[in-house]
Amino acid sequence: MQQSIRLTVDAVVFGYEAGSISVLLIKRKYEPFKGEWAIPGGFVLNDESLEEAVERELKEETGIKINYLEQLYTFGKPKRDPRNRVVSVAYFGLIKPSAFKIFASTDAEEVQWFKIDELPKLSFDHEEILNMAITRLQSKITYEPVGFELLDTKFPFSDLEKLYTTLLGRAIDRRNFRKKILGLNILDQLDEKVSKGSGRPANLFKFNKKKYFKLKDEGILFDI
Amino acid sequence: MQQSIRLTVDAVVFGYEAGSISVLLIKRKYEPFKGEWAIPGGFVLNDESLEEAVERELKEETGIKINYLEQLYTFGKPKRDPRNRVVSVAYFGLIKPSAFKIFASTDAEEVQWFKIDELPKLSFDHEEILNMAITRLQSKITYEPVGFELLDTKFPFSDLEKLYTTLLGRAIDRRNFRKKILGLNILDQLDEKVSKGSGRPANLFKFNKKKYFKLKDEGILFDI
DNA sequence: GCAAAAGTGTTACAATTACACCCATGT
DNA sequence: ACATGGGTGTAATTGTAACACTTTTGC
Repeated sequence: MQQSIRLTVDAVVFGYEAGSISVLLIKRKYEPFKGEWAIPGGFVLNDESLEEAVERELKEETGIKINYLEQLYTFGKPKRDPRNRVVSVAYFGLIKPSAFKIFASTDAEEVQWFKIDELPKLSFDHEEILNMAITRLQSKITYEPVGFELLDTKFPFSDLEKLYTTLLGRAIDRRNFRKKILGLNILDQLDEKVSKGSGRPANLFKFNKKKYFKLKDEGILFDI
Repeated sequence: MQQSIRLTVDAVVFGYEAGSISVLLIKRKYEPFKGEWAIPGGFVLNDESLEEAVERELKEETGIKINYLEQLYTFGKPKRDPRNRVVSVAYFGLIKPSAFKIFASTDAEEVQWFKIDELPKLSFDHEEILNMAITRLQSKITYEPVGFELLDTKFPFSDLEKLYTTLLGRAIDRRNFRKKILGLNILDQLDEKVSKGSGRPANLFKFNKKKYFKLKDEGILFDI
């Protein structure tokens, strides 16, 4: 019997705003699961790579262009799509929500950011995919400096600290955290301050990728 | 245009014997790359899961039944197979070579263990897959006790030590290593000794999965 | 009795944790 | 002057790394 498996890519895209981690979801315009929420994604075309497919689908369905993207896992249980055999290569992306205006089109009737503790019911096995992505994000930020992908280019140190507190789900010691991160010397301190209305204005910092890669080449690892 | 992508699974299977890490390869019986060496694998059937597909292909082509198996990565560049568009979900497996007699059949003309520093030229993008698997194995043994999957059920401590020395590619301090592993209390010391011809006979140990999972549940991590 | 591998403790050093007060600004 | 968040150092504890001799067996 001729193989008749169809291949899709799906992307779990995380954003961070106002102290919460959110995921970008679409409301499906077509069957199956018409009208229900799902992770954005779609079929891979014959002549495009998997990464090209994810980027294209994200652009089409939600309007965003992703900066940080990595493969998460491939889901292939025979019955995960009720109609046909569909295998999905799931990706994991990080963006700064403030940098994009999301809008629905093609297969999406609506696009929306959902806080990860206020998720709607999801189509297919997308809840499983999302849970795996959350776990991956939580462990990833401890050994690679991916947190910066979620923050503005210039950020006060407290934003980074809050991001880690939120993602790890526990308090962290401010002094020790600051000592550790600044001690790595992968942040540039800017001659710029920002005030949040009340309290002492905070210095702005910028993640320095060059310095980070140099450290990495020397075998010094990021580790929180 | 109708999607015409075919899906395969491939498995990088590692074994450890006589102080060397080896990989199981097959010599291809059919085109493309007929007569060349490749990672075992093949097309996923319509009604089987990806894991079932890998296990079936391994059994068919090499005769082995795998114990430890995890998904590695999905490779999907448009031209990775010169004839058709083929996307491959690669897996990563560990076995004790002594436990199986390998034999070629179906798509394989020959099966053979190759030491990872004496590899032949490989078909498709299998060299890339294999390199990723080696990297994964090296990092994996530092944070999960997968090394035991490569050793006999009962083993002298020095075997474990040699395995780590080999995999990490550097000397490790015998005393500190022993202290650390035994300190975790995930090994059972048996009332049995084994002699390697010369020198003092060694005590045999056994990995205790229950104890390990209990520790893991308590949040205590394996970490070398 | 000697060659060969197994087994074992202590000390120095590095990293991590715990912890509390002053500073700069807006109102 | 007070409320709010930003910024900072030190000491105790813990974990890691370095290091060499004794024991048990086979020949």
